[in-house]
Amino acid sequence: MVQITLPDGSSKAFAQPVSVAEVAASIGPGLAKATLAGAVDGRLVDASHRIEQDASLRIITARDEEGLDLIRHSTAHLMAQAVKRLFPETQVTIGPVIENGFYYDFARKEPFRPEDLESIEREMARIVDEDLPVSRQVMDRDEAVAFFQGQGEEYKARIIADIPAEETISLYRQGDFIDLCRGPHIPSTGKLGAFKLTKLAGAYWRGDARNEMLQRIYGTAWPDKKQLKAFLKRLEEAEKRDHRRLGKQLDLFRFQDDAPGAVFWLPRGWTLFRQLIEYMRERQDEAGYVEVNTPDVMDRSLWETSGHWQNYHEHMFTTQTEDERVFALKPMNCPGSVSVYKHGLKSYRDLPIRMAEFGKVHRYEPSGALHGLMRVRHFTQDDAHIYCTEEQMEEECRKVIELNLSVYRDFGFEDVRLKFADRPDNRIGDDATWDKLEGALKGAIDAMGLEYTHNPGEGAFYGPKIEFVLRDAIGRDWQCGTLQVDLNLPERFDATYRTADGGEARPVMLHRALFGSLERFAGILIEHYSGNLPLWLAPVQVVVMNITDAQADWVGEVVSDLRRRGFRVEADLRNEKIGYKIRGRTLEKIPYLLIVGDREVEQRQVAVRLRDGTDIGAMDLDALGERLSGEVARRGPIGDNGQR
RNA sequence: GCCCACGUAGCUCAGGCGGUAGAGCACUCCCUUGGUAAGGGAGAGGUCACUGGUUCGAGUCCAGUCGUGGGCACCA
Repeated sequence: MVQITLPDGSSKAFAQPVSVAEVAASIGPGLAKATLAGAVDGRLVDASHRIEQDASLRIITARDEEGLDLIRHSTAHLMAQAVKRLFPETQVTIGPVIENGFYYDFARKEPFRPEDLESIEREMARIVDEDLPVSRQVMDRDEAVAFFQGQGEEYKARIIADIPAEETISLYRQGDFIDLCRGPHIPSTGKLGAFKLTKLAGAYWRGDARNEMLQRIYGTAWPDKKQLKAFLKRLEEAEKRDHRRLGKQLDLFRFQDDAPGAVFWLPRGWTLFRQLIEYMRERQDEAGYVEVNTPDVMDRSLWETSGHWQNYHEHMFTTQTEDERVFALKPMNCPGSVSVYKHGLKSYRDLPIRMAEFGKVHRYEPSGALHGLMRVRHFTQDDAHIYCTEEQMEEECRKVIELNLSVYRDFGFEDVRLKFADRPDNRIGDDATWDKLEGALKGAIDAMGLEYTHNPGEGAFYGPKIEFVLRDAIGRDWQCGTLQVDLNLPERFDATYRTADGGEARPVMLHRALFGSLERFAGILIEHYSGNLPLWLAPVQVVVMNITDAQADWVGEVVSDLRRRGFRVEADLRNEKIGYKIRGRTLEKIPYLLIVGDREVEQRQVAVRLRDGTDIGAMDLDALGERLSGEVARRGPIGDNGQR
């Protein structure tokens, strides 16, 4: 007698051991058909799994999260089978589930062509039509190794060698295709169908660049065609907010072949960039920072002192002058900052010193890493270094965290996560010091009652760090800010301060950035807002347009008046119809369009239209100025109507 | 850096088997002075990424270089 308890609390008794599929069938034919697998006492198993003793059972269908993963995993197998049918000389390796889909890595001399994806998809569809049953089989280790070697599947044999001895080795067969897999899988290939192969890529065996490169095929899979279509639609939408595309469309910035990884900021983009700096300056002034500026090019010896020359030489741009001196372009601002700190004696009375710098750093990033504004070789950091005593450290950390979160909120990022990375194996400094540093960082987070995730061993060799991760409007995460404690540089540069009793001590050095890279942050903002930058950031805030030449003078007056009030305003006096001008400026995502005809001239007013098409009627310049000022001051996640 | 793909006007893109380039938008000029997402006409604009090769002849074929895209690796 086997007693099966179902999620609703009801239970069913069976005279003999019973499979998941049989239980499902006993409940109803619809469920039987939908069954993909089961969770027996919480453990995922195949639908064919026989339950020998009393257990709780949850039947997994496409509606469950596990069901979706199962579909994706089985679709990866389906693809591997299709590939083996079409290209028998290919070896299979691994094929895991990833966000929204799956991939499978293949080893094959000839690379796949993009056209091959279509034929593989067709073959996959054929196998789905064949509705091949999928069956599980357990093999002992040696037998399995011999089996895969016999099939010419060397990679599979290597994978088996890595499976811990106590784990059973299971194989899944569907028709002529047998793959090593932990499972579970769907009961037959006919359960699949809503998939699409999306991209072709190279990938190193076991993710190690020293290994040979395999060929990866990515795909997406869903319970039904409707969800597949919806996903593809979402991809398209995401593409529309790509900052590279919007950067071109809105004339914000451009790249040029002879300056790879370097941004040419156009007037409108630079206006956005300037807003970021001016805003940060304001916030830092309020928060008691001083600002400095240090050289871009400094002698090799300085980089030897900082340790960059030894450790990061291959990522640094260097220059040699006629007198044979070797200089490097700064890859980080901290050595410059410490140099400023060291200028003149410092007393404990001077601390903390919060020293900010909008420094442009230059890093020779690998060519394959470059990506629009998100990963460049030359970028500006909103960097700051805080020199303080050990006692001040926790308080200073707290202030940094507070400032960061408040700044992110102003840019419309409410969802910010903290990651705390502590001591790595390879580190400098003794454990007592690390205890103190980690304690201060964690103490600051705890004192503020914030949640954080823990990244054990992920800290820098010179100190622990906190990372700030922002979630944008479409749910993507961006790591922007960092707060790091540094034991290394004060030591290397022999930075000191005079203590109260006349002795000398080492200051603690905190590195912090909020935006990280301003270039990248600008890119994130463009995508976050889909180009519809809120009023305070919009490069051009207002365009004033006339209906006929007769209103040109009033347009001119309106423009100068609003500029006097501090807004970024342009006139559009072109000899075009008003509909044409509105369309053009709307596509430029200008927040406020002011339309001026004879009526408005007479009343000394402007007719106001928002970029989302809302017509908010005519008003005079005082009323408009007030509205604009309010919206600018509010910052934050602002919709087109100025509503939060 | 590695794998695959791509590089034609400011932008988006056409250019079957090799015969020295084409559209739409944008731009300039003319007509039009029109009230909330494209009025009409004319014109100008390209060393087809670069270098070399094959060929009587190369955007078109081949090789290399540079750049871009998607991944992988990297991201102090």
